[in-house]
Amino acid sequence: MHAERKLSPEFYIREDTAKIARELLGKLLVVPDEGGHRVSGMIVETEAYLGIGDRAAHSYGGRRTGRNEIMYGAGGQVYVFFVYGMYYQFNAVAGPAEHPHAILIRAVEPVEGIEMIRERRGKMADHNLTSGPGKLCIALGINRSFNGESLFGERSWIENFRDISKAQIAVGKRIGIDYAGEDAQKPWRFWVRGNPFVSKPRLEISQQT
DNA sequence: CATTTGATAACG
DNA sequence: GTTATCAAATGT
Repeated sequence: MHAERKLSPEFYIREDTAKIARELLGKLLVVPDEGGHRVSGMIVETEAYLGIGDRAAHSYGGRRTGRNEIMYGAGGQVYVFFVYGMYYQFNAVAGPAEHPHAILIRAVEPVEGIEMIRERRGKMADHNLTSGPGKLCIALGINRSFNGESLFGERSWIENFRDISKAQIAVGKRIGIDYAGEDAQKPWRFWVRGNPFVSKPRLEISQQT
């Protein structure tokens, strides 16, 4: 395998999780299928979850359970969990060990293996194939068994692909976390402005300075 | 806007 | 061990 384009551990093991989330835009999420063929999508939407002090994070207040244990590991691992009784969410663990931050990949734009993606998603308009965290897991064949996998292995990884200019990046509030109180207002959702694969058009928070 | 079911937390 | 509450969403 040629792994040169894979992001290095240093990319994930940094303190500024929001920055990592922003930099993941334009990168390629690759999950080979059973036959070893590349199925991939460009990341167009992410959300940062900043650990202990973030009411919306599973690790808020230092909560540590069998489910979120992975978040306490070093950055560069896959954290997959099940929600709403039917959907998976794909996250990349960020930061050093005992620093339970993670970045939720909310949407990708199909790049390779589109036929496979269409097959998995059924008859679906193209812009609906991967425009949401649950959808992209189905499309890329991600399931519970990916939890705890390394992003430097052969099951799934993220590699360099496009550069997204700062002007193309939109910032806003995270989605589906109304219970998080003030933290629900934090500008920790990032997406590529105008990209049709972003899960939902939402209000942008004008970036300070 | 109703739906869905596994994971958690709070019990006993 | 049992029970109650809730969840990083989706499809209609």
